[in-house]
Amino acid sequence: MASDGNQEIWKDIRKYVHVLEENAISQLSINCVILGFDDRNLQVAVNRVQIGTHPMLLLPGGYVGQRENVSDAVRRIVRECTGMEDIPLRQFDVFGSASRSFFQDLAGEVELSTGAAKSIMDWLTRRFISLCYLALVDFREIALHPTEFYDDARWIGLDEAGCLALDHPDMVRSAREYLRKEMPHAPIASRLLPDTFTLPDLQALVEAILDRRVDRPNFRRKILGTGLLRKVGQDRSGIGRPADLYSFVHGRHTALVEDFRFGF
Amino acid sequence: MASDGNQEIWKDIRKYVHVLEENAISQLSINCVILGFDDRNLQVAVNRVQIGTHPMLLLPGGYVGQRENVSDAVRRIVRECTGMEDIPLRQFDVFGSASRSFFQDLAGEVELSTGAAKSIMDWLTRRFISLCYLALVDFREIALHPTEFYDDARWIGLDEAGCLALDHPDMVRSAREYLRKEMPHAPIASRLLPDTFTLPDLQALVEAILDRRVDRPNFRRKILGTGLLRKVGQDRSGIGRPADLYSFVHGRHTALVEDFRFGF
DNA sequence: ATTTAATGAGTCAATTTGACTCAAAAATAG
DNA sequence: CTATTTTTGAGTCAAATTGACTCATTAAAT
Repeated sequence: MASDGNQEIWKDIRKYVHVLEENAISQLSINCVILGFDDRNLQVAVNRVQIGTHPMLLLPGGYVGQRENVSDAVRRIVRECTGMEDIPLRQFDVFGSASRSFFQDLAGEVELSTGAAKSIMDWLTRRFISLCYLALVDFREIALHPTEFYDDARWIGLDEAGCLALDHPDMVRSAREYLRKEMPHAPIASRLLPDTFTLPDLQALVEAILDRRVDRPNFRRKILGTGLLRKVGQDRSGIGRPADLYSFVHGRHTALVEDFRFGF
Repeated sequence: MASDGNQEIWKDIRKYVHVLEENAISQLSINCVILGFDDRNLQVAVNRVQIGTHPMLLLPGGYVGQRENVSDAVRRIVRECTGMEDIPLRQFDVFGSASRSFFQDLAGEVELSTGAAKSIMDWLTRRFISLCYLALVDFREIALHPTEFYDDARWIGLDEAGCLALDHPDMVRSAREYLRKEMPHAPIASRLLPDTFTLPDLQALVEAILDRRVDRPNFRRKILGTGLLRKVGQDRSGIGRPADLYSFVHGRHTALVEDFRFGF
């Protein structure tokens, strides 16, 4: 793809790299694990990019402007990908191996002769340290946008994240671990679920995060016992007995956090 | 202090900055919250440095070499300060405000005329992003070493960390929060306590981390019920009835992690 | 009408928790 | 030496929580 004449693309990339050289903090990148919950499975937002002959799947990412707060940079990156403002973000890891670079894993893919100027190669071969952030979004409210130079943006199942390029599968693993640890301390489910949801939905989410099955009657008793949920209707869409619809009672998170159990 | 002729110091600093310019990743720094436990209180290791007229207390920190893994850089920094190898480290936060620089909080302290060359001012005024790491050490095994250009290295109580310079008090706060959340998931007490310790010691540590009191008989029952501790003697040093000495039974951490309670 | 899938509700013994009291061991004061 | 104080180990008991269940209800499919 890149080998035959999309000079235009390389020209754009060169310009983009030039802007980055001028305005961005060198050797520092951001990557975001944007999680959603659909079809009772955790999903992660990825970008498809074709730099060599094979397409690659990558986590959304970007760079930090010299006059930009890191947190604002992350917000900007998430906004570009999801269109959403004000999504809570958590930094959960740093990837800083000395050998980390785009080119390390691209060797053989990029053909220098076609249009990759020196400035681009400099950028691609440079050692980068990546700050990893986690964002939880309501799947149904998000329409993923491909950002500049990405062919495509899509959701993939969290279990399929092993197919990502570079060390991004490790980032997803780390994010998953972080999410599990964060469960008792922060509102998580309320960010991943739509405004109204069924208890089986909530249970499936908790099971996905904990990566183990939970007894249904006991889960119901425990969750309803917290007083975090308010019944708001019925869901008559599925097969079988209709499930009750619930909403989170706003502002009761903090109390639960102290109780050292699920945090929603 | 800095105003009158310690040209030597400034010369050393200039050389140091030059080396950093050549070898270190630009605009990226490391800070370490090194925690110990003594006198039944959490302590944090700090460096005293005098750049202007007033002395400042700072968390141990440093920079990342171009060919150095970030994790190795942190290990190096902790080693320089504590003399200990192989201390487990956890990255827990990133401080990345666009206005972060040494000079921001030094304004008025540094007198340019005396010896602070342009290269040094460039370094001091540069916007830095800091990666924060947490290290837990056995207080009794550590003798703090002042690193290059630091007058002094010492322990201060965790509650006194508000007196640190720059945004380092915020780093300590964040570290404390991280520690609390990490309790159920990682061996913490076994890293902070000496090889043998009493149950009241362990309880005081847990209370310091949780920042609340715990019922003594119930704490004993719960901890001993886990089978994590092995009685190894008696402590006859204090007043009152002698306390039994315990050691952690090695290799039983992982099981406890699943039980979602204290992790030692 | 019957079966099946999916969900809400309830039971009950075992375990854990929270709030206690009591006993033991050593330093200290009289 | 004896009594008191301090500190720690051990035990009690009711209440709450948990884990493993069964049963009942509702709606779609046959």
